[in-house]
Amino acid sequence: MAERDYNFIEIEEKWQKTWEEKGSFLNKVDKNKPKYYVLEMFPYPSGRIHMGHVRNYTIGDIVARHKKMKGFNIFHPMGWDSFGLPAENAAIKNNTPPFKWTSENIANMKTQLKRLGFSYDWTREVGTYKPEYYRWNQWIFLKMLEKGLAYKKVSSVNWCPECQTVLANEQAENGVCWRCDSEVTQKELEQWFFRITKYADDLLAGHDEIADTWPEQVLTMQKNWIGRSTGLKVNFKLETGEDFPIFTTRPDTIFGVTFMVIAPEHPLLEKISDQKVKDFILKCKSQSMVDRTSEDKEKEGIDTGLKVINPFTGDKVSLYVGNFVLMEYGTGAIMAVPGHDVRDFAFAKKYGMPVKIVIDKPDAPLKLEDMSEAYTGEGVCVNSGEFSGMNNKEAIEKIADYAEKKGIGERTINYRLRDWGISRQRYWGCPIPVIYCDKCGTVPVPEKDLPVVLPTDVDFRGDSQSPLTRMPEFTKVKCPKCGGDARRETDTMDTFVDSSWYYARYSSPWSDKIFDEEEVSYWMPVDQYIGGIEHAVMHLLYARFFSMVLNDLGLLKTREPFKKLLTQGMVIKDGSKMSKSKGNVVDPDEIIKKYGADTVRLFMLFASPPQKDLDWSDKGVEGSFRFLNRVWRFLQKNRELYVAGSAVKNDELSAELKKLRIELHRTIKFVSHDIEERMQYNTAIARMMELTNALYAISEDELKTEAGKKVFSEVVDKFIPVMNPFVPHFAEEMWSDFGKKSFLAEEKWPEFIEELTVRDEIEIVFQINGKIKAKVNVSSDISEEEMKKLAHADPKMAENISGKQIVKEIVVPGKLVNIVVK
RNA sequence: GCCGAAGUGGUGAAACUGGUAGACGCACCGGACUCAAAAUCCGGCGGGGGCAACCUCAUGAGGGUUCGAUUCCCUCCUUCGGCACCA
Repeated sequence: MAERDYNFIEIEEKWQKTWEEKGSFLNKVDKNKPKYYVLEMFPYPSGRIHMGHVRNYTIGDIVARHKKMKGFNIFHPMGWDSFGLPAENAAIKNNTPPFKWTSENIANMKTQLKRLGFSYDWTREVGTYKPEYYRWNQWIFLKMLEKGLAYKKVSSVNWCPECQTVLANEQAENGVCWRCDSEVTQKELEQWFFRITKYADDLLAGHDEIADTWPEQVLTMQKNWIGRSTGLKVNFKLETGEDFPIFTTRPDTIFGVTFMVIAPEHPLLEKISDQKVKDFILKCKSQSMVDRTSEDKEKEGIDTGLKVINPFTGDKVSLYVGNFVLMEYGTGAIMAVPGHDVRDFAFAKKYGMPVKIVIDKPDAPLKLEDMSEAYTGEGVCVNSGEFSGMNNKEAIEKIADYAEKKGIGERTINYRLRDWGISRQRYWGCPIPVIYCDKCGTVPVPEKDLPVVLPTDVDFRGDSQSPLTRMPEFTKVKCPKCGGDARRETDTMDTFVDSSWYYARYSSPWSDKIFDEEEVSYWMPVDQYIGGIEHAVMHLLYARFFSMVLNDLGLLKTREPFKKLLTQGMVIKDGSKMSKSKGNVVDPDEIIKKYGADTVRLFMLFASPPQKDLDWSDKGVEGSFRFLNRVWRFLQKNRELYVAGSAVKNDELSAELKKLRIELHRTIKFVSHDIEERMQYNTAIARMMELTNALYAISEDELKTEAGKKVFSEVVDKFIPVMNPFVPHFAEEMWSDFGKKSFLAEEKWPEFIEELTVRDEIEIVFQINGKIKAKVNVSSDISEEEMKKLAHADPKMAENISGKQIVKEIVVPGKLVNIVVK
């Protein structure tokens, strides 16, 4: 029989078609099997898939295919995060309606994904831009409204006075409008919020459940993002007698307050008539939040002329407006203790405010005139009335006790986390289902009227105004309560809402309820979630929040949506992220055309471990292609040697064949370990390459013996299934080429024999004081005593020991002997 | 600035729990095959020194802990991700 070439185009088309026809990847509820839900973050349909997607989905596919071979009932869906800004930008630029643009992109990208051979159940596909999906966004919104989890308040947005439009942060970079370069200002608007802060403690407590299965860095980032701190709310008073509460985590420094600072947005400031102060407030409001709070920007402030009274000391101090104080955090005002806070110190120096020491170092007392920076360490309270002499840690509690007893303050818990603003003054998103009536106020759209359908026939007129605002057929409605004329909300939802619950909708995208009870309770939660590290905080926190809300509504059985999380690194080329502007984008389709999907998949996994960034290299891809050809040629060349169902006996093997067999079983063991325990696919592939090198090293004569044929046949039976999750088309083709009737997609993961994973001989090293002096080959079952004996007998070692005193001898079994001498 | 990571040969990386630094691949060099080239197969490949056995230096920089540190601790440098309206 003639040897065949590795014709990947033909092979990949053939198997993709076969899998589809056989329905190999349809996911069905089967309560007799353990389920496994593999999910990759769904893409935004920008038009073409990029290498980052290929990497993400290849990792997911290897998990899905491997777990399936291990006997799990797999759930592996895919869909589209299909609302968002880019569709509107495209609409403005090309005058293409977002719906059309998005639908076409989805069709293209789906074809691209199919070409990569991913094992998705496409009958579960969701698209967040479809009314049958987003109606449930609206439904959840109504439930949240009922439970008081959705509410409206005034909040500011980036505003371009020239374009008369709201800008996203990325459209307002460096404080100028992306379209007209005008200075961006802030504008206050009434907006909808989700009360995620109510779930702050739940979100923190939930971390316990996923502590061992999520990357620690993600948990840390979320913890810091939520930023729970216990402190004291202290009721300062204005000179006029008005209450002026502030929040502090450092009540031990309260005797050191020399001034107060208030946020520019604080309502108290509305009464101020001083023009200079008014101008300053306007200036602050036009600064972006990043600018205001970043440490490298100068802290700025201005005296309001108001005075505040410290309830502990009775001192009267000045009240400043400061750009670095945020209305969203605490009470929107702070007490300034320049002696013991870095930022307050800098501010005090700039504006000539006094500094007071209230915590001192017992061993090296502070001197006011020598202080060049705030002292933020621990110490003993001084100048602090009855609390003087106390350790400051103790004083924190004592001062809080005192404040509570006297009614001038109370212990409170404060969060850095802010409520989630979901209103977007944009067209391409899910309409917020409320109606405004002059008589009845804000009226929720009744459930029976859902979905509020987003009109798709729209005119963008080349500007970034939401077309919804000029569509009376959308905005003019009757009030559901009184039947009078009313106006529909034209704001749409943040797209993070869409992606906060899609993982559960996959279970039953066809359902006319939010979820099909049986499907969702069987498949949820996600067992393995995979996506970029850039989502560590926002998306993953919002999704957890939604999952908890849905759990409280009785719609999901678990609180945590993602049992295990893998955060993958970016795909880099020539040292930076692939992007159009840098011109370093590699199109997956071109590479597939040249080398095939299996090579692309293999390279994506081989070039770097999943968590790390991956450097794209054209030469490296060729290496992966070369490896597949090498395996292909070896198997083709020796195809005639294959004997189906032959059983190998170890004692009939030559030393060379036995060694090869051990390498085979070691390969299965290590690849299994790398996939299951470590999710480190680059080393798994390296193992497979080593086995291939060992196959080439065996002599032809040896392979042609009866025993050789049996070992070769075992290699075929076990190695091809091992390759399957990585290069599924290649593996299926080989499998059928060796006369197998089954599909690898339905096959079991091969087993290894533990005794056959131990090499007969191992190399150990001898050290003197931790420096290697000799390496020797020994039998792998050597005892510690024998190792020690051999170390002493070694001439090189003896030379280094002689005339010296042995202090210690360390034996690490199977590794080394270290003799410490003096 | 704040929060979170990463830094190892010419290069992508490996070393899993503190125990042989550089597995596997790329590039490069040499050999075989060929009229020749490509492909393929075989071999070499961190730096410095030595004819050689071998010696010595080396995991961003500097210190520390340890018999032994890429791995743990401290300080610093550089790069990357996130910072609430990109997704």
